[in-house]
Amino acid sequence: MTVTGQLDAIDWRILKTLQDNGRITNVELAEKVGLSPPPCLRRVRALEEAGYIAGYRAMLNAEKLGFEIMVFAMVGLKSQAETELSSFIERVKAWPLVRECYAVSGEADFMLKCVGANLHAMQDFIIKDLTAAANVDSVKTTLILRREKYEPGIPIP
Amino acid sequence: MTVTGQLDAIDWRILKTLQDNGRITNVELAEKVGLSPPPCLRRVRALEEAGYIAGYRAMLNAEKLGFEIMVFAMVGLKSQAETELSSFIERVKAWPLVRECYAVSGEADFMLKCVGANLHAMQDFIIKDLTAAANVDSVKTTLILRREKYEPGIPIP
DNA sequence: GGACTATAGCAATAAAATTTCAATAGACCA
DNA sequence: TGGTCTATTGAAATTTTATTGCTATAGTCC
Repeated sequence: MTVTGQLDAIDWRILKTLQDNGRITNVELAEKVGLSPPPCLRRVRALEEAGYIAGYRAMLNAEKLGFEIMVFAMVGLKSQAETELSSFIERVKAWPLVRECYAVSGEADFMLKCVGANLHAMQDFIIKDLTAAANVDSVKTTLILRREKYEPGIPIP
Repeated sequence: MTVTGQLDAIDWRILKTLQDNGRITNVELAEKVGLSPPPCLRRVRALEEAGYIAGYRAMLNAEKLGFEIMVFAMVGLKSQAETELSSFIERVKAWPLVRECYAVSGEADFMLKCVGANLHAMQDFIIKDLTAAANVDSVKTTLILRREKYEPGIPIP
């Protein structure tokens, strides 16, 4: 990354490579993108510090680890006032089953992706926590039957 | 991980830590989970080889990188015959804007998470590619206004 | 054309990963 | 209960990688 903050072709190759393999060694990465290791590492650090790279995560096999249920939950609130929104979001952040939450346009106010060990745990959460939460008007869930593609992130050419 | 394939408390700590920080050094990881580096690394390798860890990814800042639009698309197909399903899934895998695809229960057949540079690119994709694709009956999109929580993966206690 | 700046890469050093191997703890059986 | 076997640990040594310091170079701007 240049000092001006503009990304060049090498930066994009670095980002694409790291999005695909977050644990590649700097030596390999450097080779892939056509640099020697030191400038390559400097670019990675610069990309991290500038916030282009937000972090690194291991992708775990949910099924193998005993998390068999995933659902999308579309949530409508009774009030969309600032305070009410914030307090709902805070609650969402505290629920471990909710892995992702998006404010959306359309019929619902929020779209939640939830992961749980089994149907019982998920129903428990939806009925006792989500539906029962203050200000929640409607909850419409969509059960995920199978994951067909999973390439989270951005489509770098 | 033991030879029996059962995960013990240390394995779970390893998984949880790596899900949170996929680029932690083995030295740090070992310290966190209460092992010396060699057995810690052996466990990580075993977890990788057994498929509990599917990979590592850098999380990129989509907005900063110029990807400003995310939508959920619920897709209904005309035919759910085996062959038709497969060919739709193959098409989905080839579309770079589609980052995630799930077969779901309910009104739609698939839920797609799509990421694009701007509204125009997204509309182009939805109209010219997705809606126009063979066997696609209905497409209902939900625009993501804001991401409120993003902790992809599983809720390890 | 000369000075300046940004960035590359070599070389050296520090740190981490990885291998090897001996020791230990627990399970199982006589 | 004692002995054997197995799984796993951790210390030490080695290899590989990350990181730093510095010089060289290419491109830019007067």
